[in-house]
Amino acid sequence: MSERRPGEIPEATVARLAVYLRVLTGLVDASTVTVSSEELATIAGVNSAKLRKDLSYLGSIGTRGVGYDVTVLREKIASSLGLTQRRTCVLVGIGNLGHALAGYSGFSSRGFTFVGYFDADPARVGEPIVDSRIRDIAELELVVKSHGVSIGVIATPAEAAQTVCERLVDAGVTSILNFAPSVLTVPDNVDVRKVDLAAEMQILSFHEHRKSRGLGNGLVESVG
Amino acid sequence: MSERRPGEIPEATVARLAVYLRVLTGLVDASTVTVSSEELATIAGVNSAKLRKDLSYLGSIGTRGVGYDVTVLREKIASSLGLTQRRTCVLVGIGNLGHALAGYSGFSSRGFTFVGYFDADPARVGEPIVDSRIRDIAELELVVKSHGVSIGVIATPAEAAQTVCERLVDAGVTSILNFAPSVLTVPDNVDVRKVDLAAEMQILSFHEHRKSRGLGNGLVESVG
DNA sequence: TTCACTTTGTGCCTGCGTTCACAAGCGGTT
DNA sequence: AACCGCTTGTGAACGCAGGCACAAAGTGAA
Ligand SMILES: NC(=O)c1ccc[n+]([C@@H]2O[C@H](COP(=O)([O-])OP(=O)(O)OC[C@H]3O[C@@H](n4cnc5c(N)ncnc54)[C@H](O)[C@@H]3O)[C@@H](O)[C@H]2O)c1
Ligand SMILES: NC(=O)c1ccc[n+]([C@@H]2O[C@H](COP(=O)([O-])OP(=O)(O)OC[C@H]3O[C@@H](n4cnc5c(N)ncnc54)[C@H](O)[C@@H]3O)[C@@H](O)[C@H]2O)c1
Repeated sequence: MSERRPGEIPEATVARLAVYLRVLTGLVDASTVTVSSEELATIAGVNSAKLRKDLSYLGSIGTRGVGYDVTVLREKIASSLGLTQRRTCVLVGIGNLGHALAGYSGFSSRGFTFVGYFDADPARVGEPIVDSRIRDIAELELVVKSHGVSIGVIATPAEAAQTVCERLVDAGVTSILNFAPSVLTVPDNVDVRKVDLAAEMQILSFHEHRKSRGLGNGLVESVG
Repeated sequence: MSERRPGEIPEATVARLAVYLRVLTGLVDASTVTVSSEELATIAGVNSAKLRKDLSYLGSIGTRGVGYDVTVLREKIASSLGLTQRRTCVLVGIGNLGHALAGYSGFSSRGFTFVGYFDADPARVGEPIVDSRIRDIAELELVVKSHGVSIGVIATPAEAAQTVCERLVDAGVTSILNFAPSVLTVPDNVDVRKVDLAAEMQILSFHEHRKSRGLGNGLVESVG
């Protein structure tokens, strides 16, 4: 019951693999050949035992007494994350944030290709963006189906997010990255990740509050 | 040893409180008076038992047989997150992403006031932004100290992030939100949260990969 | 081959987070 | 006042994640 099937990688590990991948790419650029778990862990800001356990889910990649071959490890992580094939994506809601995302080169360099930028505002449709033009949201299904798009990014206002999400899912998208502050309801086979910036700020606010409460005295605020 | 001091709220709970707060604000706007844990949990997309346990860390707020008073609960969560006082913030790196963040009204409406927008590029300094102007990074310490800034947001390229971070910390900032894909090293008393969009995409990619592997047959890829 | 040294891969323990399930408590009704 | 139905707050059980510590496995030298 506690056995983990080979190929089963814990969610927390997957999130860190992306970090290791970035660090390793930096090491490749610096022509580093091998790296120990201790070194890699320090750069990535994690515990070395945790790093080794993370990597062990990908198989036995390291060499005892030596460390990991940087190139081999990088390839192994990339393939585990499914990054050996480029992923096609669409971006919906080309406002303030959408423009910033569209202009970000980091997605393309990491294997993500945006094949369509959509907006509902007629005033925006047709406007040039990157090496393309903003399309009418009406064309969404067509583009998604013809390109076999797998990831949809939502950067519309919260009110529109659920509707856009449903159109994406109906068209065949099975992964969604949501920037709108709203909870999306999706079928089981669809993955959603949200980026909630206001929530991030509020979490920081909580810790600020906590720190400042501790300064004056040793007491905690009592209810009443 | 397993007792949790009153006022001690688990990290996972804090993250969800921000979500509940947003939902509750929506309910207040819709003039809803009371809400049960079941209803609130459904809207927030979580399990109702988890929601009740989360709220129980704030004290006994609900009324058995009835539910929670929407206004009271909202206030209680806001105060727990330290949102009764406005938090002053600075934004460093006014490029692509920085402009989007600066133009976002959601921060101000949730209690965060940006008192300075900084960039190192002389060509950008002086440019109007929101109701202010982009300042030279040289003025960072002055502004942080004079306003008692508590949260610093970094939207510079990765190479500059650690340096900017150190300047923020030295000036007195104790919470940092980092958009650059880099690991920041900070003293113990400083909190860092990172928003790694490329990593989010890669996590989705992993799940896409996983789903497509499962389609063809029941086997898992074996290590060659 | 044997030995000394290095670093991986992992068994085991501990602690956090999630979920179930139910006693306790409250409002409304008779 | 006594009862009923509803909902909260939480004890207890469970599963996931983190980290220590060490045996296993490799390299290189003698
Ligand atoms: N800008 C930020 O820094 C920031 C930060 C945090 C969260 N967000 C969230 O991200 C989302 C976008 O923010 P923004 O600042 O870019 O807003 P925005 O208003 O500038 O842009 C939203 C865009 O979505 C388009 N749109 C509206 N309904 C649509 C629909 N049904 N289909 C397609 N497009 C539609 C609008 O025409 C507009 O161009 C919002 O939900 C916001 O809360 C933004
Ligand atoms: N744009 C996006 O959608 C996006 C997405 C994911 C991650 N990011 C990350 O966010 C960061 C910013 O992205 P961007 O697209 O806005 O880049 P950008 O190049 O458009 O902007 C970076 C800005 O930082 C300024 N800067 C550089 N060094 C500085 C310093 N030492 N002090 C102050 N300012 C300095 C530059 O002058 C520039 O204006 C990058 O690290 C990027 O990887 C951006």
